[in-house]
Formats: sequence, structure tokens, C-alpha cells
Amino acid sequence: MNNLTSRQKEIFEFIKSKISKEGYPPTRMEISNYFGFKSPNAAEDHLKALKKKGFIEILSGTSRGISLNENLLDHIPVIGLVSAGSPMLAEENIEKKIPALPISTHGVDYYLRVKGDSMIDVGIFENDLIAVNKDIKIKKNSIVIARLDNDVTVKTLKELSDNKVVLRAENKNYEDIVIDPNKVSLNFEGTCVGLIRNIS
Amino acid sequence: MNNLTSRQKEIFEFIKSKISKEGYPPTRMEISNYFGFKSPNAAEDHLKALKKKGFIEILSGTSRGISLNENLLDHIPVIGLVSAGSPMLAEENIEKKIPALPISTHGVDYYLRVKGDSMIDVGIFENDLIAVNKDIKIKKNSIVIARLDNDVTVKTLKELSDNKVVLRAENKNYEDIVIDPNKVSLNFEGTCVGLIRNIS
DNA sequence: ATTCATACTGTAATTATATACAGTATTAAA
DNA sequence: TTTAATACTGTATATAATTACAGTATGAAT
Repeated sequence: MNNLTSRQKEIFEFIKSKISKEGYPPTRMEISNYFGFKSPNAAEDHLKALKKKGFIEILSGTSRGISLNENLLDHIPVIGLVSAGSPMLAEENIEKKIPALPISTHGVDYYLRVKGDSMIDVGIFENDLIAVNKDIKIKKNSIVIARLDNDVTVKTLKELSDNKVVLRAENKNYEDIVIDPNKVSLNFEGTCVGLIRNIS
Repeated sequence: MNNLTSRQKEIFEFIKSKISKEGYPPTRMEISNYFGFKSPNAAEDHLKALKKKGFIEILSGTSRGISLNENLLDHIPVIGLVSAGSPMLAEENIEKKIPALPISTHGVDYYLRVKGDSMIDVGIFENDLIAVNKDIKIKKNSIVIARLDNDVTVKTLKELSDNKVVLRAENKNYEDIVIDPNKVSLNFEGTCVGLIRNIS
């Protein structure tokens, strides 16, 4: 969604929402009415721009003949290995994108591929994808995604106060991580709200 | 899909496939062409019948203004508790339907809600949904969905021969289930190819 | 300095589409 | 046995929709 102008983004979003709400794409007129255009040609121009940029296909002579070029639909990034220092959603960390799945009662901002065995006692295994929500308030006893000195880790949050944070690996072989947040750089990236595993 | 005639079923299926392939519903003409009708009114009549029976909505004056009332487009059933004796996919066992998710490299025929703790050592917990493929050949060491005397169970298949089958619960507290398939009714419903967990 | 992309207004024509009306034939229900 | 539902053909028309052409204005790129 990068080379789109903000107006084009709006048009594209409108088309998507029309499809998901009504079940079919809008006409030029419907687009124009929604945005207050006085000419259907304004919509036509936008559609051509979206087509040129590869976001939609237009079937000529076909009413509502707009099809979205999938793969940009409602796709949510899967984060693989996180490069030190880079923001979670940085391009370099995105392994692929998969559709928004109704796996969780909460929204999912991204999926994170699990490394290591530190959470096996709660059934989170290496290579599982955990669904992460960025906005839920970080709470005691939730499984959180934390960034400790640029190292991204998944742990259960057992204590959270101004001068003491305890992260627990759910694996008997690991010890609790006790942190003084004033001394160490600690950020919470999100809360784990779901899990996906591929068994091959 | 019960009170529909077979012809109406065909029309309905055609509309569904058009929507999923093209991204928008067909026109009366497109329906007529596909089925070889010589008049668009044949399609119109069918649409009215489908509307009357509650399968679609028709928006008057709107091109391609057909919306499906079923939202089981590419939806895959989630199987909850399985009633004794009933086939897996029997209506009574279907908890809900969710979209086809690209969680697995294999196809998914249905999701099965896990009961009990017999597989916790491989990270399968109570209430998880396991993705089941019915067609993959049952193999040793896969996690299988077996029906033992009408009881549906998820276990690892450790041995499979003509006169001995061993099903292992992946939980130290349970013993292997050793079966003589000639003496006991045993069917394999499928192989576990993935897992979904909602963490709330 | 000029071309190009963006973001529109305004008009208009062709064609795509919905949909009514008038029929015919078959089958199932009252 | 009459009615209603199903499954169409055939014709017709109003209107929905695409889409081209001719403009205007702005800002960014070459």
C-alpha cells in the first residue's frame, strides 16, 4: 500500500469495504456519490490509477467489474527473525503475509514465528506462529512479546511494577527473568492472543 | 440447502463460484449463458425463487445486486462435541464455520475442538482447534483422529499393522492404547495438519 | 521550463442490465 | 381437478453503468 496516494488509498479502502459489506464492488457512480465527486469520471480516473499501480483489475464493459488483486487484501504480516534494532513490522522482518483469520476474539496486528522452547509448558512450540495484538493493555499473567535490549522474546508477564518486571519462561529448565526497567531497555510489543501451528 | 430444487441448487452454486472466482455476482445474462437459457428471464425466475426461499437478497435496480444470505462461502466446519455414532460432519456436530485458512501446507477438511489433556506434551491443549485432513494416508507417527467404538479421539499413531494398532496419548499420565482392529471397531477420521488456539 | 501525475468538473453516447409482461409445458400439492 | 410451483422461451424497455472526450488546476519530477 505504498505507492498509493492518500486519496487512492481511500478509494481502494472504499472498494474493499463495499465488497465486504454488500458482496459486490461499487460502480463509478457509487464511488462518486460517496466521495462527493460531481462526475463519475473522477472515480474512473482513480480506478485507472489503481489499475496502473496493480491494485485492481478492471474488466471492460462489465458492470462492477472491479477485482482486487489479492495478496494485499486483508493480509497480516508474519514476522520471522527480528533484526536487532529494527521495528517489529520493518520490511526486513516480514516473512510473508497471510489473510486476517478469525482465530482470535481480539484483533491481530501480526503473527510472530516462535524461536526456541521457552514456552513449551503452555503449548507454544518452536516455529509456531503466535498472533499478536499491539493495543491490548499489557496485563499480569498474559503472554507478552517483550523487547529486552533489542532482543524480542515471548514470555508470561508475572510481575509489572515501576521498578520490577518479571518475565517467566514456561519451561522448567529456565529461570525467571527479573528486570529493573530503569536500568535495562524494556518495551512491550504486544500480547499473544492466539496461536497457529502447521503440522506437516 | 434443503428446500432448494436441484436446478436451484445449481444456480446458487454458480452464483457462489462466480463471486469467489470473479469477485462479483453474475448478471441474469451471465447465468443464462452459462446454463444455456435462451432468455434472461429464466435466470430472473430462478433468482426470485432463491430470494423467496431466503438464500439470496436481490437489490432492485442494482446491477449484479445479488447477495448471499449464507456466509458459508469457503467456510470450513468447526466440529465440537461429536455425538456418538454420527458422522463427523453431521449438522449436529458443527459448532460454526470459519474461512479456509492458509495455516497448513495440506488441505483442511474441518477443524476439531480438542477435549481433554491427552496431547499436552506435543502442545495440543484443551479447546484448541486442530485442522484435520481426511485424505492424507494415515501414517505411523502422525497425529491421527481415530474413532474407537464411536468415541472420537486424537492420538499419535505409533504402530499400524493388521492385528495391532497402538495409539499414544502424548501425556506421561496416560498409557498407550493397544488395539486389535479385528476385535474393536476402529476408524481413522483423518490426520492432524495444524492447530489454532485462541488465547483470551 | 515543460512534461507528467494527480484530482477533479461536465457532457454524452453506447452498451450492459434489470425486470416486467405474455406465453408454454411439466410436475406436485390441495 | 384445479391450483401452484417449477422451468423455461421470447420480446421489450427503462435505466444503470461504463467510458470516452474535453476541460481546469495543482504540485512534483526532469
